[in-house]
Amino acid sequence: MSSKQGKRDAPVKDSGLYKDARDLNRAVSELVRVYQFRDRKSIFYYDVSVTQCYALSSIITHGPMTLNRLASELYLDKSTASRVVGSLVRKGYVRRSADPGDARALRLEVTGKGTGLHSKIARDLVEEMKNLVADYDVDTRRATARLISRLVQRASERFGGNISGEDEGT
Amino acid sequence: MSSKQGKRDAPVKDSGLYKDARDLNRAVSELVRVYQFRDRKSIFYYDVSVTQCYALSSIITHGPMTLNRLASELYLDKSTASRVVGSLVRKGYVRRSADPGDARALRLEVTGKGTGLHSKIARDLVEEMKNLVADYDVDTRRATARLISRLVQRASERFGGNISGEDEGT
DNA sequence: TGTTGGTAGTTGGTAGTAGCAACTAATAGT
DNA sequence: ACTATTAGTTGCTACTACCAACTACCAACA
Repeated sequence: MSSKQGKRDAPVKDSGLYKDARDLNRAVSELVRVYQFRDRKSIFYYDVSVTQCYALSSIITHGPMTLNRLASELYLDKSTASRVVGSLVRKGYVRRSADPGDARALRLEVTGKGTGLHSKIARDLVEEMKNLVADYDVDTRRATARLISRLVQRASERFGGNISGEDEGT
Repeated sequence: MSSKQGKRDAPVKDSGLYKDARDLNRAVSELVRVYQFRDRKSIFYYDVSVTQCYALSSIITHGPMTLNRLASELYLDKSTASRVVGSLVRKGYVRRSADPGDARALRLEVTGKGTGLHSKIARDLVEEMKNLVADYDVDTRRATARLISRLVQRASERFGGNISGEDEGT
């Protein structure tokens, strides 16, 4: 990427910013739509719903955690998280035990079965993504991932991150 | 995901692609989550749900359309689309009339009220996005939008685009 | 010790999302 | 006219997601 700083002093009305924000908003909206759809198709194929899969993924990525932590991780209300976990427990993908340090809290752990299912799904999704970007050149691939991650970072700081209590101000 | 990879059975030319695809997949997943959350918060504030807003947006962007077309545009089953439109009609944001050319088909049109609501919501969302990317430099902003659009384009061609036929114009 | 305030998680209630299948009505093909 | 197809609706089921009310536990302190 060329990194020029030429346009530093923006005019009073930043019409460029507005337009960029609008384009970005539209692009992200569409991405959300099409990816939700893809996820529904790919994941429902297996034994779990999209949200359930995200929950599984989150617990695997971050290790055993409490329910509130999971809810915050998924930007969900704890009641919703509770039900999602309920489904996963019923299906045998997650184990719900008492936290050793705090009898109120849960320790959510993915079972072996859960890990297995998740790797199968993840393999599928990554495979799909591979097909999608196979003929991007390497720089474009990396740049896309980097920019999206950056946007996620910002977005979660701005209007996510902290649903119930937890605050990790960097 | 899998803790160790890049072992003997992975083709050499593939290993970078695999990693990129995995990163991209994760980034997109997170973007989807955080944006769904943002949308729920921002849009529910008004009188419509997220999907209802997308439907409104789609009809505004593409002009009056049939229900099947809308369903395809939103990657939804026609039954779901039918109910979403039902809500919008009930609330007075969309008008459902018979298609002049085909008495089976509907002509879905956004009412003035609908247009008004949509511009208010869109203004909010774009404003939010502006805050998010205001201190990106211009190149980064544009590059992000461009890369995401490109990804959407690909994705919708690959696993979305035409649920019921390619669009043949009006 | 017992009360009180706060936190973790569950459950009830309501509304919306979403797909499949079965249905009606109109259209097109023969 | 008869049939197959297409557009859209409705019944059904399950899940998502919120708020609010609830139980259970923890911590502090009087």
